[in-house]
Amino acid sequence: MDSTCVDTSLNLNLSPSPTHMNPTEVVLVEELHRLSCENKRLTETLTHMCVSYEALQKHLTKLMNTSSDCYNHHQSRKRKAESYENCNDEEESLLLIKRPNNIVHNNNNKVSKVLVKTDASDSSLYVMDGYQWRKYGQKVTRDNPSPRAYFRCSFAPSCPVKKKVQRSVEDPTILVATYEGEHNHGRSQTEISLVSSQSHSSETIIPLVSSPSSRITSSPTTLDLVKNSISSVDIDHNAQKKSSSISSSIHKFLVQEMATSLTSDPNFTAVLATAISGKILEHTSLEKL
DNA sequence: CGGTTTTGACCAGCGC
DNA sequence: GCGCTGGTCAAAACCG
Repeated sequence: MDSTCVDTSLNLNLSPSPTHMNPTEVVLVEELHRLSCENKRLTETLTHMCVSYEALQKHLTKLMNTSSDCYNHHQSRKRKAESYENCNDEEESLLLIKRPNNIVHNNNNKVSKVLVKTDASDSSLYVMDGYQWRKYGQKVTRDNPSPRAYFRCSFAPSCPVKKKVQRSVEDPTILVATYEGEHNHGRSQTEISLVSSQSHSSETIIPLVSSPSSRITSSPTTLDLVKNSISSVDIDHNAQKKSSSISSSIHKFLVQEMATSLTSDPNFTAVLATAISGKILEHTSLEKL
C-alpha cells in the first residue's frame, strides 16, 4: 500500500452563497462543514496508519534478513540441515514469536518451516496450507517418537515441492511442516476461492490449521483450507516472492482493518451516506434538466 | 477405476 | 568397510 494512495476526499463542493441562504440551508452548510472536518480528520488518521504500516514493513524485512542469515549458516550439508531441524527448537520458539505466521524461510535453498497448532486429540499429520499434497512415505526418526510424513505437491506432476510434517518433540500438539522447493504453478481456482473467503482465525500462536483427524482421500486429496488470510501467503516461493507475498498479505489485512475501523465509525458512515445521497440528488437534478 | 495412503524394502550419505 | 539414519520407491490396500 502506498502511504498516499487513498484519497478519502468526498469532494463535497462546498460553495454556498451565504447571502441567499435560509435557516435550513445554513444548518445544512454547517453540517457539511462539520462532515468535511471529519473527513479531514479521517484522512489524517489513515495517513498515520499508512506511515505506521511502512515502518512495520521495514522492521519485518529486517527481521527476515537476520533469520535467513542464521539459517544459511547451518545448511552446509544435508545431514547437518537435518540436525538443525531437530536441534534448534529453542531457536524455533524464538522465531515463532518474532516472525509473522511462524514461517521460517531459508531464502537461498527455498526451505521454509511452518508450525501448526492442532487439537490434542488430532493425531493426523496433515497441514492445510492451500496446496494439494500426496503422501509418499512415513518414517519414525531417531530423535522424535512421532513419525515424520513425506509429501509431494500433487497439483502439478512436475512440481518439485516437497513437504515434511512431524510433531514437535516438546509439544505434540504442534505440527512442524518443512517445505522444500518452489511451486511452479499457482493455486487452483477452488483453492484460491477457499483461501480468499476465509475469515481471520482466532488462533493466537499458530495461524494455520491441520486437517480433520479423519483420512482425506480421493480428489481433491488433501484440499487445504487456510483459515487465516495472512496465512494464505505462498510459503514456498523464493526470498523476493516470500517477502512480497507476506507484504501483500499484511497489506490486505491492514486495508481490511482500516475498512472495518472506518465503517464501524458512525460519523464516517454518516459522512458517506450524506455524500452518496448528495451525489444521487445532484445526478437526479441534472437528469431533469 | 483412478487416485491416494500405507508400509516394508531399498538406497545413499555420514560417522566411526 | 560397516552400521546407522533419513529419504524414496513401489506394491498392495483403501476409498469414493
